[in-house]
Amino acid sequence: MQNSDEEVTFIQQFKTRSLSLPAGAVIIDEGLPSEDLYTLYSGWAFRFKTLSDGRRQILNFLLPGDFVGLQEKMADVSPHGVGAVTAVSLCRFSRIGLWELYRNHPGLGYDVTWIAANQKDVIDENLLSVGRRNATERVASLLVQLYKRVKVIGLAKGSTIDFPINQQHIADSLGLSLVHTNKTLRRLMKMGFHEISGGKLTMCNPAALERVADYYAAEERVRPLI
Amino acid sequence: MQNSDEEVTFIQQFKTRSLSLPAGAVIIDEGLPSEDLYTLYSGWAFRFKTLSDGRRQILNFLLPGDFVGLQEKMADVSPHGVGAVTAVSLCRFSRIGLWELYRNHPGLGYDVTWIAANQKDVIDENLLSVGRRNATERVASLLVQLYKRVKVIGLAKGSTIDFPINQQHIADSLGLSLVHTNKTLRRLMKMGFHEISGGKLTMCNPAALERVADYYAAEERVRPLI
DNA sequence: CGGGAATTTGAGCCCGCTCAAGAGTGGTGG
DNA sequence: CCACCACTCTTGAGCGGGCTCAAATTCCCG
Repeated sequence: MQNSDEEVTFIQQFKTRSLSLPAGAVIIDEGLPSEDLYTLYSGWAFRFKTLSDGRRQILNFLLPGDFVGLQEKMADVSPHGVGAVTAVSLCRFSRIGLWELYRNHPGLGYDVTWIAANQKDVIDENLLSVGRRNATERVASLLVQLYKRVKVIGLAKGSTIDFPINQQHIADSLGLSLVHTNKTLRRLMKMGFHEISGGKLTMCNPAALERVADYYAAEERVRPLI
Repeated sequence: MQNSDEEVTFIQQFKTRSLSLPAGAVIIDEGLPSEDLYTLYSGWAFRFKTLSDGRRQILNFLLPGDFVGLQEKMADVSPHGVGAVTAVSLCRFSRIGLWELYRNHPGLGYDVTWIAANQKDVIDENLLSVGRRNATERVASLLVQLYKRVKVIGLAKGSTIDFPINQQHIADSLGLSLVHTNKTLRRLMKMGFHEISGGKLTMCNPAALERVADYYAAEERVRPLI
């Protein structure tokens, strides 16, 4: 999956400009038309949906390299929102641009589909968690999943990673209440599986956590760069 | 999104052959390498994942026109299985074929991404259900979603559609137990929202069910044909 | 008409929920 | 430098939605 020189050049001019937003910002509003497609360059974000009474479900977390707004590009109205966890920097692609990319650089179009399919894997795993795992298994599998994803993009320092999300984020992504999420995290921590403090997560025993989670996903694969 | 004559011709030769399988067949095995990409021509199928102790989560149902195996094409090993609900007929695309499609017919490549994004919408909605809706809301939203999807592909007869899945399928897709799924379905039926019998679903009051489900998704859109 | 699968219903329990309150932890301004 | 305030995390108590276990009943299909 090596990009050609020509492709790299094209990508450069294709990116119309970059964009920075502060922590907590709304990147894409639920139910609003959205014109733009982004790549997340740095920081953490998340996609979410809400019900009319305010219950919120986080669909998946977005890490550097992920797309923001691919689905929205395909619809008229965004079926979900995107929020920034930390301060984020994004690279904007123009609307015309995506179509041109497919036409002039089908190799890159293929890569786009590849990345989108990869994100779907993550969502599938989350759906399995929320639907069939109990609270302990859910928390364990989320920790393992995020750890592996961060590691693959080269941002892990040993067994420690930046971990900017709070317990409310975790609860909303696992379909649990805040209180029960806290109790479950605490129990796993006391059992020596992991540590969270100061915005860092340390995995003390990743293999054991994977066993707890019944999480046997294939290795995360290196993605094409766009 | 009109396909050109040339594209249509290409699609024809691109389909290497079609394939029929009986009800209950395994189309793609979980954890096995999969060589093929299919389009579902007729019948119902479903994607699923299982945990090692047998708990199963249905990720989404596949209706005629949906892709089978796009993700698998992108990975080395299929991260999920695909099963047939009814007898199904599939059109097989060869492995080389997909890459050629992107290279020679970027318009079709764009359509592939479009369809994949649409399927992701469905999964997102399911994740919202399983994570944040109670049992009644979940069942209601599944009925509404399937009804709308069938309607959009032109297979609804008035307010009645073929409904080949059983309560175990529904339970596995909603993250509920079989028993509780039955009780919930029965309650909704007694309240006059819907009827299921003889493999048919009739929506007696779709608007009311949508309200019960807190389901306000945008209209299903017509998809490009491949 | 026999038999396996799917559906239905009841009884009782437990995991995860809600409610409530306290303890850190920063950030801000006087 | 400290008082204050908002946000996050923590812990306890008690309840209830959805679970498991168990047993009919109905539905197909050969």
